Amino acid sequence: MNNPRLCYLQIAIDTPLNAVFDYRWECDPAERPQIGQLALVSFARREVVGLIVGVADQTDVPADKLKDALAVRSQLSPLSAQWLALAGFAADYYQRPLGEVALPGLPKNLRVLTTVALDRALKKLAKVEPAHDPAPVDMPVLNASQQAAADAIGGQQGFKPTLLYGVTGSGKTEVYLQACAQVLAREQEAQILILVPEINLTPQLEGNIRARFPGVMLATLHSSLSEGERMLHWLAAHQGKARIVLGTRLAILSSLPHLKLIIIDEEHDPSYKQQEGLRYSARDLAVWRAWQLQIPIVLGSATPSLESWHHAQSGRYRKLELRERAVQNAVLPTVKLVDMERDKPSDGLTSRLVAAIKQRLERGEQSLLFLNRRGYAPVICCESCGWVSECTRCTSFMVLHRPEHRLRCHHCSLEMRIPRHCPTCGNVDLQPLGRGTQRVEEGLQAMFPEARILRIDADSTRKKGSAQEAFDTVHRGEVDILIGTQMVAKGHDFKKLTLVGIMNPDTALFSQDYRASERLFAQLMQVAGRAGRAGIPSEVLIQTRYPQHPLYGAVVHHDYDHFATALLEEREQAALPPYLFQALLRAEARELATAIEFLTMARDCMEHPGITINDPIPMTMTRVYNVDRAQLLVESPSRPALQAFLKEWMLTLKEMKSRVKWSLEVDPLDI
DNA sequence: AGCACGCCGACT
DNA sequence: GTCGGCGTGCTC
Repeated sequence: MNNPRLCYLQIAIDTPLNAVFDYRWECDPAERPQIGQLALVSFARREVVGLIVGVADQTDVPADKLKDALAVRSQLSPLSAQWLALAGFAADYYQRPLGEVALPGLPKNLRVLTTVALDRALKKLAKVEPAHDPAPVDMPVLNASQQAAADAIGGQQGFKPTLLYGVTGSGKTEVYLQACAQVLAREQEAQILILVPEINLTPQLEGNIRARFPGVMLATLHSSLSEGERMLHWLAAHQGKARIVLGTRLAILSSLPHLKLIIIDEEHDPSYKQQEGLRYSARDLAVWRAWQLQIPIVLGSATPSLESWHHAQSGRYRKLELRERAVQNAVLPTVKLVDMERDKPSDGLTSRLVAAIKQRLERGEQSLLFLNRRGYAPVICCESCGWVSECTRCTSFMVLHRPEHRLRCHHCSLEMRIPRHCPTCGNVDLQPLGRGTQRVEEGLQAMFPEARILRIDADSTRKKGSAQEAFDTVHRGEVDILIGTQMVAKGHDFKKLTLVGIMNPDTALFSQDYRASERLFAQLMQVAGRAGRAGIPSEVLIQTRYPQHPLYGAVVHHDYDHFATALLEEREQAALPPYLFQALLRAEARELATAIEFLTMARDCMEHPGITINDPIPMTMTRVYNVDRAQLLVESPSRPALQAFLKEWMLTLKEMKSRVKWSLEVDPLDI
């Protein structure tokens, strides 16, 4: 029986099952659903939205199992074959089913049962008549190297990644904007994707783009949008109305039918790597996307990732360099090391740093103290019996938060009152050990009672909008001394800031993680770059016990070139990434032995020529929230060999139906 | 992953 | 006698 009205939709669904599911659909043959459209189906006793990846006249699925699809979202134009190929590549590369990659990347409102949100957004967008006048306004005159870089990028055709290497403040943003202007002017419908690490840290960029391109529609895509905005912006990109899309890593999976240029700012930033669920690297996917479309891509950084640096050295990427700061008269801050062995700190501050802060106070300039540890003290201990405030659920310490009078685990958020006396011996003298931002704040306030001190960390900015408010206070000049964690290191130009003190960076020097020094360098350069933005001479003081360490030497001389090249040589000799490709199999269980047992079995369950599988080991932080975790590192000098192995390995492991919870991460950053 | 079906302990 | 623990089995 041949019913011409009947067809079978092959639908990818957000489920860990590695399969596509067929559904019956009856319609006029001329109006068959298209690949790339969304459809509502009943799946395992619930209704979900899936993605049509094929339309066929027949199916192998027995008739008694087949169901009818419930609806096709025909108002929405299909996702392009190129977008599907991107999702397909990501699914393959990260060893996940297509549905788990493609669907969570879409706005939630596209994946709900009703279409009211979609219809509303479509209606709203239909009214928007974008001016589509790509002419930029108020573009500043670039210096020679900026102009050369902008022209090289803007005038480029075809795929050849550009590493835009330029110190903080060298004006990379202006290069991006000029290159954008050229592409927008040249190509009628061109869309440009700009990725930034965290959008709330670069609010100026959005304003900048809007001001420079008043006739061009800009859409932002990041996690703090409301669902309504997310839908609207995603659709604007999908329909080609938004010519510039500015977003965080999640924007790499947005639909951009006329994509002509990709820009990745601060390409080395670890936040381009998603750390849960599908653990993709937005930077790597962006490079693939540019290759797929044969379009230019710019990777910008003052401290490029060693992966990108390696590609630049080997000639796979073109390296463009910006050597001087772009602002008139602005010079790089002077970086000095303060030897903590000679200048013994009190309250964590060496006398040299205290003197420098004092000087800034007298001149009415701002100081920034950088300490990557929030709370008052990372642990409290009993001096008589040696008890320390360990978390009962994690392999970690309970951090003292003095303002709240509580101990808190930063991993499982377990909280308790500060014990009045030692839980094991009853001693009342419990001492805070080490110091976090709260303690530094307290010490400084005692030292400089007149100074206006502001602490910015995850604790002080819990409330929505309070981070922005805090930064505004600094910008208005209402703060003399700013104390902060990671949060203050990125993005912000503090015009009156002329001193950066880095309190205790040494721990990263001797970390087991071979990426720690690369990260430390980037972080130091980045936080150092907060100073001297407005042309006032500034200095950076790094407190250290190891002033001879080559990493600090390189920071002092602002010399990433030699540092990176030396690190790369070390990596090559030690056979580490980027000369080696890795994947990590993780397992978790109530008992560590169960996890290790599973991993041992996984290690031994398959032949693996050309692939090194290490022994299972407990993770550094073994227990989190009462679950023990272990991991197995898999390595190969050949990416295709690793990929081929992983594919087969995943099939084998899934067939075992172990009760142990496990997951695979390709190209892990933290090992 | 969800979600249901299914067979054994402490409670209104 | 039920409510509910999570073992295992399936999803076109």
